[in-house]
Amino acid sequence: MARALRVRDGPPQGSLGCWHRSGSLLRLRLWIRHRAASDDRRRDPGPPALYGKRCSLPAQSKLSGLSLMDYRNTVLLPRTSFPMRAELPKREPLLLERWRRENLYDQILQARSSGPRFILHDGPPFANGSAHLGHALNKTLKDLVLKSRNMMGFLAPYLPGWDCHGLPIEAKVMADLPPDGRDPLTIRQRCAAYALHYIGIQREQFERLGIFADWQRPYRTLDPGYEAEVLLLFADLVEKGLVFEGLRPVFWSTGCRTALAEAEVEYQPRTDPAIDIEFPLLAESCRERNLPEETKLLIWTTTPWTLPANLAVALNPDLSYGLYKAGDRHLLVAEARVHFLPGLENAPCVRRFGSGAELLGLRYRHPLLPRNGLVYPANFVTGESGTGFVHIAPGHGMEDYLLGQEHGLPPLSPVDDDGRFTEECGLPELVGLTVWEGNSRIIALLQRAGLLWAEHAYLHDYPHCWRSKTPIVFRSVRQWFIHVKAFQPEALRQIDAVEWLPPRARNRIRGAVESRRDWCISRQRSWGIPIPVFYRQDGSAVLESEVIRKLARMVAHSGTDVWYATDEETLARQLGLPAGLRKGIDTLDVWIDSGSSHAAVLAPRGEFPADLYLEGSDQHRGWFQSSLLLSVARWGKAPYRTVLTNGFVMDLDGRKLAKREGARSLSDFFVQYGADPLRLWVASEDYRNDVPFSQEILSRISDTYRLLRNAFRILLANLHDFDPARHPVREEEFPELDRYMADRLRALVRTVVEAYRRYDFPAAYHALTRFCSTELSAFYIDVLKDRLYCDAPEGLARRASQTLLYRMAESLFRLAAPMIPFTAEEAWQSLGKSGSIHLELFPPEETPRGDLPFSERWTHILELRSLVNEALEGSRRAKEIGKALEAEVEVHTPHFLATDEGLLAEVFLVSRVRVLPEAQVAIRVRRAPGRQCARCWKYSEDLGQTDPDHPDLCRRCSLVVRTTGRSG
RNA sequence: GGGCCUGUAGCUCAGUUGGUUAGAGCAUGCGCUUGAUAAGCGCAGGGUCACUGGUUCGAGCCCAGUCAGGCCCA
Repeated sequence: MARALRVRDGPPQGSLGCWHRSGSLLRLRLWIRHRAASDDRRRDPGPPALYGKRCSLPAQSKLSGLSLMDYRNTVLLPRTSFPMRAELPKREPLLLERWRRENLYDQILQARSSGPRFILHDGPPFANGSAHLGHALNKTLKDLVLKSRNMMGFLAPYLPGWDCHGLPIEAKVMADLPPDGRDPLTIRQRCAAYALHYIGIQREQFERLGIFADWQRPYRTLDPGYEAEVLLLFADLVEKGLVFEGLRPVFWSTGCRTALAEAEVEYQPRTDPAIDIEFPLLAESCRERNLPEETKLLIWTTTPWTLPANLAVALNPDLSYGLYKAGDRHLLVAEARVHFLPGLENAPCVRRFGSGAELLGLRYRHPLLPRNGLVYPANFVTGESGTGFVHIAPGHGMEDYLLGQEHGLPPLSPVDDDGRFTEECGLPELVGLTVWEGNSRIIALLQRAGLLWAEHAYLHDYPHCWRSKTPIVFRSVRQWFIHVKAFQPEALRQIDAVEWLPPRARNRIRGAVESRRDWCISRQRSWGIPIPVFYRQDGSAVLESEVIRKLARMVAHSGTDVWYATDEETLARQLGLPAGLRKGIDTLDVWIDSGSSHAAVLAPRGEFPADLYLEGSDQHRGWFQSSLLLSVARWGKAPYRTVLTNGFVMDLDGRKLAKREGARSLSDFFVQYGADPLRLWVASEDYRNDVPFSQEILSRISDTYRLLRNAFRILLANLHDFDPARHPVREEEFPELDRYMADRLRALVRTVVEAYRRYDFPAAYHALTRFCSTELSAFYIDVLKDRLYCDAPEGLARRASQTLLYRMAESLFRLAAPMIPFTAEEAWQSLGKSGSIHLELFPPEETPRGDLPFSERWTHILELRSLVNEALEGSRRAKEIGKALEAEVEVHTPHFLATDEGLLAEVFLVSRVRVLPEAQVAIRVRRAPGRQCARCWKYSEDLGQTDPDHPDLCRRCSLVVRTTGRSG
């Protein structure tokens, strides 16, 4: 509606001129010009004498031009020790030191001890390397949650954790160990020292971020108590029959010589030879099916090295196949694929098989070995790639393995720990070669046998070991597994009972759990919790829950080192086992360690299930899942009520953050910016998606930080003479401007607290900054200046404003405390508070008091204000006025009366407003009549009429100067 | 290749069940102020709502596809 208003820019031409040439303005300008030189001499060297008689000597009124300045000392200007410059890198550590000294974290818990509990369970980061921006994002988000929950009255403790075992650390340690010093105990000692070292570094960095936590007693997966709980959980799984030993394909890292979990595998581009191979059918099969002699199946593979382990071929019974003639050869391939196969693009179809089922049971000769195989049906064969026939090596692929199980084929896996062929492969010239070397040899052999149909380089994403970065080999090894399938349905049900934020996260976790295979939990490493198994002479395993529980009791005392430090005989005896057993040497997958934290940390503290888990979105398949599976397996229940996920830190182009920037140590940022701006960045970002980071973003955030800081500062500075114990004014006595702003504050409090409640930190951030810039700085404070600076110190309106400013300070500082805990604390102290702001609660959420007509009235006032500003700008541009006080504004409006003129002039920051009740809204600006008051700078026509001693003062200023002059 | 997502001013974010001319803060430009001054105030410019097509009287919003990016999987 406002947009439809007609606005007149400025007064008619010719109504101004004379004002510029006479009156005090000209003198003022002259005075300003010469002030620079005389300023220092004039300034009273002593403490500023407010309202001192000396400053308003009647004698000086004769030189009214020069006396202008003297009233400066009769004005109550803002004053504060809260510096404009933050100097956070210096100041924040001092606050940290104080918080530590005063045990603030403990004090907070103490203060909330009777409140409802809110448990955020910390996902343990790896104790490996310095913390980076990704850590800062996640930890700050957790801290925002906890600080805000604390200020809502919850008892919200934070027990941070670290994941200490596992390959990443062991790999680093091994690199520095001489080959002859690699006994398990030495490795483990080094690993423990390494983990503890980085826990120290990360803890310091997280603390420096302003994160409140029980830093002295974190949970660590290498603590004996923790390890014992993991073993107890494991014992329960064993008791339930969920743990089994199997020979089946696993992701095998040749670089680390261990099996890997799905979560430890990453996909990277790799070029492999893709080959089409002819598998000759046995003559009898050809005869049986009426196929030409020497008919061959064409199969496609990108892992030629798996061919020695080939035991079968699979086809899809629902696809159509054809017999094609190429030169003198007859080849069987899927109809859908033939046009894509080199050399077969235009091959004539000799015979068509509408259903692959017609080809089942065909027998073929292995292309390189004296061995025959059969063709089986499998629905994983598709017409999307390859030839429609898939070579099956049950020892080298999961689908192959399952098909093999179905048909009684063994998981043949003639490859050793280093990824080299063993005798079992049946091809002597391959033995000892790595599978990658084997690829080209096998291709050569096929060529020699005349069975290589085609070959080309093939670029695809291939699984690699996340640590050694070596390509994965699928290989069958005796491994321990958790029988996930047994409780998968329950896990899926539990997913539905959990709140997932954002809601799409539910799909992610469902997908991860639905596609979950049995969990390979053994690792051929030393740095971990040992799999508590013994083997008999015949190789059979002894894995008993009671034995594991006994071991757990030992471990609770001395840690899992006992497993390695105690000789087999003693260990077996201590555990009540017969002599002659050999102890296992494998360790548990570290995802068991961290996934057991609900058992090791939450349950003992009576905090199971947690209210919230909050991690990066990659943890759907990682910690969210491992925790869920282990918790459901043991207790039939999810370990969390709500799961919140954050995205990844990205650079400006929306790409994964470059290592240099992303891996930059957090300490660099602390030195350059301090913690609060970094935290403000986190608060401002929609963390549910990926989170952008760049120099520009941090620079913009620093601008916002300064905006907030200056808003805080002006609040403090205008309260310099306000004593909240003596001066407050009841809201009923507020002028209406202040009643309106009190409602605005109430609205803000509700918005921000509600945003915190929903974990919507950007909404809280934007509401807070918008309020500080637009409503507080550009409006309320600006309008208040005249009152605060020029009214009598004890004036009701002035004290009313200060009452509200004080309330605003109390509210804004607390609302900002979770985001910028250091600055909020600093401001809180400057407000005269003795206790920490972090012991406070959020301001209460109240409904606005103003009724509808009242809020509509203010909507009109603000609309008019906006129009007046436009009009003033027009006059300013026309050089008719400079500051707004030089103007008088004529307002044509149906909404206001002449009785509103004082209020409107105050709100518009002009010297005078004339209201003309008219239906059509219009604004007219002209120069204000009269002279400028030397003290408040407003123009009026009654200068000097109140007090002849002060000929340059308006009525208000005369009274103020005179009364306070007498009383002072 | 598959699953789940994301894409609105230079930056960060709003944008209700589809409904007038797509908003805010910051940044930028121009001006004012010099009593928040390494500050403050005003005004202004800035958007093909990633792209293409569809549904509809009407699409930033619904549908399909394309492109770019992310996480996870194969």
